[in-house]
Amino acid sequence: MEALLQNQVIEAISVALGKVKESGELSIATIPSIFVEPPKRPEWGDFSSNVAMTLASQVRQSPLKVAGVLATGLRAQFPELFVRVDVAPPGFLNLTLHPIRWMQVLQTIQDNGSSFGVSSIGKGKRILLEFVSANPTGPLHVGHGRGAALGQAIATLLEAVGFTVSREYYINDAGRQLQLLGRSVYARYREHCGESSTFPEDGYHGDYIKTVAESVARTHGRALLDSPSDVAETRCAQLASQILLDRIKEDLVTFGVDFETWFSETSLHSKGLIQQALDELRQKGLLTQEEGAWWFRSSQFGDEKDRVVQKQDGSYTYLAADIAYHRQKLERGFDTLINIWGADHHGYIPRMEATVQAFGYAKETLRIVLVQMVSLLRGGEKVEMSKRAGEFVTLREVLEEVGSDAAKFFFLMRRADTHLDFDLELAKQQSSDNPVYYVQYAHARLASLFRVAQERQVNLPAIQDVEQTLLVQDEELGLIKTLSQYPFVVEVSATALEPHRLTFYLQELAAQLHAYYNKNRVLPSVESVGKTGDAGRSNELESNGKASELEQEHAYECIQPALTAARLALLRQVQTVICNGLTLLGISAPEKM
RNA sequence: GCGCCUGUAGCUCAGUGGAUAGAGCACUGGCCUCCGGAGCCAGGGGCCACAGGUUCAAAUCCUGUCAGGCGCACCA
Repeated sequence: MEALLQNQVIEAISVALGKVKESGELSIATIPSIFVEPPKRPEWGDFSSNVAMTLASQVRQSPLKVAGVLATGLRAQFPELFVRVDVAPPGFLNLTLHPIRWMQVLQTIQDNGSSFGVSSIGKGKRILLEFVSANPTGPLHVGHGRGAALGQAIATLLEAVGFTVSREYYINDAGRQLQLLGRSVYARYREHCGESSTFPEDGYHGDYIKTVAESVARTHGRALLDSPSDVAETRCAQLASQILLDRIKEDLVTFGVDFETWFSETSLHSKGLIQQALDELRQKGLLTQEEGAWWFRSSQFGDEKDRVVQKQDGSYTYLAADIAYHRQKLERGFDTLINIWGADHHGYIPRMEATVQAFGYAKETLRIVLVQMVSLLRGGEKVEMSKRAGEFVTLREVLEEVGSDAAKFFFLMRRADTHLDFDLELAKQQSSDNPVYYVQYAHARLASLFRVAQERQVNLPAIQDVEQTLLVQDEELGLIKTLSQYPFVVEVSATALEPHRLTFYLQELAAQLHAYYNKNRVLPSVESVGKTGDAGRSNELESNGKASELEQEHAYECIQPALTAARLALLRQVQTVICNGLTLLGISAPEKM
């Protein structure tokens, strides 16, 4: 695989460099670290290195001269590895491998199968990933959907590169929002029972509140009317949040997003963890009392000012609960905490970073991914939403309309910190305009090819059993090189917490596949199946050199079994990588569409 | 006023300090006797917001300006 090829190239450069240093041809004091990367243009070769340019000032020679010396060394010392070593201004070293070297990529993919792309760079380090964490005061909307898709994809990616990830949902089941929910539901409940009611001014207006109130009425009859209103409201809050949380859980299951733990804010209060956390801060001298309130001295850790954690009336602020929650997370022994937050919470980051440091952990222990807003469009027209008036499109509605595969792909198509336009019509569309179908179709198309092959009694060969020298077209090498990038893409997507890199990669791979498949015949046509046999095969091997010309002119008649076999084996690996990539994103790789 | 994020093709956006900045959509014109046309090929489109700086090399890093979004509670 490429990591291997890439390392071989780096090793070769390093050897050549050492030799030049030894001979004194260039006066190199320290050998710099060497990087190679695939160049932007294929005609520049398979790998390029900027080592000559970084070395130039040190050895007081022009970059071109340095590159020239290295090129000569590489040509002489590694003739079996490189077919070409070029120097390009301003001092690039462009390296082209013998095509056959690339074939080991296909072998690696076949050997690893569904685990091609996984690695162990995470070294089993434990990560707690907290995401969604929507208040149980209403259904999930599209914004939560984006957070859910992103969190799930990040978790899967991190696991693929060797981290141990625990997914957690923090339930804000204490505090004012919940009180407000209780009052809203109680008002609707009274209405439902035919009693007078005053709906709270800043209450929740959505229709779902009525549904929840009716549900309460079904299970409790008119019993709550006998209680004092504050008791009834508290009861309503409990019942409603449970009903809504159950619904959130259902939606997440439908969406294919799962959590190991559901962490309740209430449990922080009931176990005295908030007081414990504040006591610890007090001991460290990070808590001061002023104007009757207790302040966390977060400004000592870069926050712009100190923050109140316990109010004059003795009650805790939301921050106090979050401090206790994050202390609790840290004490569970995770190496890194990752939080996925809506971008409107960004002002909160400095105080949480301060919290982590206050408890003696490095700032980098906490990583926060901000997710920007989603604008919902329908055929290019913006769908207006107002959470205040309860008019918003729920995640469930979106899933019912476009399906969870399309929803996930759209949510993961953009970098998290940019606004996302989500066009419902486009997501539903079954055409090339729709990137989800484009990628899935590539997979299904190959599955179909293999089905047809089987129907026609054409074997699906293993890569080691085919004539790999037949796969030397530019498009074939291009596909293989793209395949070889896959583990690297997975690694970067995971460590940068940026799944969109993988969606872009998959679109690119699908495009290459479609282009190749459109141009090149793989299976013999039905009529010719009977005619070609073992005789045809030996014949073909002798006239290897002319095969590509022939196949252009008489693609359907002249495709030889050895070429069919080689292409099938190649395409099998393409299918594996598409499948692996989609799976990491939580999207299905259909056999048929 | 202060802070964070974002300014790249008509639109939506990719872009790891490297060479001639890319893709999709839209637009124009082609390609199905055949493995799935849910596809492919070709074309036009750019002062990478602007101005400085660092560097052999800047869309990318730094500073400033402008524009848009968001946030600045003893709310959650």
